[in-house]
Amino acid sequence: MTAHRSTPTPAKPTHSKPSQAKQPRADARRSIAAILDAAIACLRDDPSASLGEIAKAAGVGRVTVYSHFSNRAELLQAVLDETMRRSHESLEDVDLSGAPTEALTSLVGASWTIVDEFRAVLHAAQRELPADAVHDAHGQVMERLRGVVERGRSSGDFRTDVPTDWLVTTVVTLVHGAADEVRAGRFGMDEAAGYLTSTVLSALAPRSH
Amino acid sequence: MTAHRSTPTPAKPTHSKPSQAKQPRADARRSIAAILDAAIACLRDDPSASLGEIAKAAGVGRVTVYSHFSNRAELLQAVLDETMRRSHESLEDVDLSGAPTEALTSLVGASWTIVDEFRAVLHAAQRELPADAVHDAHGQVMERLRGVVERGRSSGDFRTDVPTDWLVTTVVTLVHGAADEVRAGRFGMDEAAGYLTSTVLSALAPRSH
DNA sequence: CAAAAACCGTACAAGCATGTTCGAGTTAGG
DNA sequence: CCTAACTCGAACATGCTTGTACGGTTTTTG
Repeated sequence: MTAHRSTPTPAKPTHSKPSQAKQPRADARRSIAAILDAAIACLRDDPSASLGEIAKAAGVGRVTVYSHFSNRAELLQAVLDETMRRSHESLEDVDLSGAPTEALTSLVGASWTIVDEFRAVLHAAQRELPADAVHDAHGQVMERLRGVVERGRSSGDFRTDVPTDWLVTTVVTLVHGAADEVRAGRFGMDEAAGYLTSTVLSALAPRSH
Repeated sequence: MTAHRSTPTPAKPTHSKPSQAKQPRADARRSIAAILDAAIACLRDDPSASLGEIAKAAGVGRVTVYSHFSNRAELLQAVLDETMRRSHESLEDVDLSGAPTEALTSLVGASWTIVDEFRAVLHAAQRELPADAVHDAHGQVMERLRGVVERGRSSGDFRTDVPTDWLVTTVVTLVHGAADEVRAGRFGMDEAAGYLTSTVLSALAPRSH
């Protein structure tokens, strides 16, 4: 039984504090990173990819995976955490202070690159992990979107004849659908991005009728 | 090797023609129908449900399944065909001759009941069947939707600043998303139906700006 | 440079899903 | 009623995946 790191987050060995938790060795950190990357890539293609496939894609032995993650479930949890971390990293720089329509456009545009991998991982985790862990993750990421939507409703930029939850769902659904189309090769990425923002704004616009 | 019916469609023994293809016996037809129903129900909950589960849910032995479908793939194909048949049956009565917005509303409303089972089956088949069979099915069902959308673009009821394909995708995506929400229990069925049609119409409306 | 840490491949046990075979029981239908 | 069709359960072979164990080799790191 070697060290099992269920929290691979301490990626910064910046000589911070003399905490008693010793850093794993350099090659171990490299392996973990490779496994996580490979897992995300594999699960994107096949949500039920085997540990063997992931190990091979990562360029490590299958046993090595078990030396870092005792379970498949634990690996999945780590992958979920890592994906969440990347999402936050990508989205925290987005400026949401402008007009709601601007903010929404920015947010959708920034979500664009991460939504497909996030969704694939989420989908893979959803069937093998306790539901609460998944739900926490999802809710946390959607918080910002929800804030923008609520602000737009107050300012009169977005419609109020349907609930906020519905609007949030609409945006997320459209982003997912657009990602699917691009992945299927039916639309180019830039092309779809333009259509998507335009469609989202129309869907959230107040009923002119 | 018993009779393998890859086309379970002749469900009507209406003394039609003295074709040389003899009808399977009554209990066989009953079993096939039970298996198909159970398969649809099981795959809706778990896209990778095992043959054993399906057989148990159908109330037949596992071997019986193999006496009607030589493969898992063949069963999946039959399930896909059956689901398609039901979809057509539900949609062929929808009147699309009115105004495009009316027609779209009717179509979305009628799709509502079948879309979740159809999608689950499609999703299950997508990973185990040749891509062309799946694509044919999907395209055939979307034909009517596409017609309505094109008509609405010509009449000026729907926007033309994005491609027809994109609008079709948008509608399908929103319907799927709404079905998910209902399935997850976050919205009631009637409630979601209203929000859905409202959102779809907004998304397809011409840019007033 | 040497010890500790991490790596590798192979092998093994258990579990599950897919197909197949067999023999015996049950049911439909002429 | 009697035969052919159908169903059933159990058993077996196969292959894939998970998780564990062992011994040998490479890489860090102090």
